[in-house]
Amino acid sequence: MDKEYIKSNESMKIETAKDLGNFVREIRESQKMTQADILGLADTGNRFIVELENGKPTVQFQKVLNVLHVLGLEIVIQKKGSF
Amino acid sequence: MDKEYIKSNESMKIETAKDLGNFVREIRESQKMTQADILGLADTGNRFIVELENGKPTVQFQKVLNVLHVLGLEIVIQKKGSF
DNA sequence: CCATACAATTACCTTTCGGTAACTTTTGAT
DNA sequence: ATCAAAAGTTACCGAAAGGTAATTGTATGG
Repeated sequence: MDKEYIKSNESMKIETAKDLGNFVREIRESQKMTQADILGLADTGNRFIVELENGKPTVQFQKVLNVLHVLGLEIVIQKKGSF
Repeated sequence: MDKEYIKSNESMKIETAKDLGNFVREIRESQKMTQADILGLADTGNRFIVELENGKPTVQFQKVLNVLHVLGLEIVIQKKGSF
C-alpha cells in the first residue's frame, strides 16, 4: 500500500519527525498550496517549511501547530494503542 | 481547576504549547513519575522538562515525541473537527 | 533568451538545550 | 510545628539549532 497519509476522517499517527514532514507536504500539495502560502498564514520563514517537510527533528512545536492549523489539521494526544 | 485531561481511551486535543505542558505534567504525576525519571528515559536535560511543562512554545518537536513516548502516549494528526 | 514562480540552500545573528550546581518549594515523619 | 529529604526551578556556559533574508536551482512560458 502506498503512503496514504490521511483520508476524510481517518487519523495519522506521528512517530517520527519524518512522518510529520511527509504528511505535511502531502496535505499541502493535496490542497494546492505553495510553501509561500503557508509562510504568510503561519507566520514563519521559508526555511522552516523546507526543513519541516524534510523531516528535521528539531522544528519548534508551536510552529508546527501553526502550520497544521493553516492546513485545517489538529494534534491529538492519546494513550498508545487507543486506535 | 481540576481539568480532566485524559481518561482511559479518551484523547486530548492540543491547541497550544500550554495545553501540551499542562497535559504532560498531569500525566507524569498521575503515573507517579518525577521529572528526573523522564530525563533519563527520554535522553534530555532537566531544563527541557521544566520548560515543556511550563508551556514554552519553542520546544523541539522530536524531544516532545520522546517524552510522550516515555509516558506511553502517542501523537495523532487529524482533520479539524474529526472528533 | 529572459522572466516568472516555486522550491531549496546558504549566510549571519539569535535562541535553545544539556550539564552542573545552587536555590526554593513541597512532602512526610516525628 | 519542626526538621530533613525529595522534587522542582533557576542560573551560567559552550555547543548546537532556530529565524530571516538573500541566493541559487528547476521548471514553465512569453
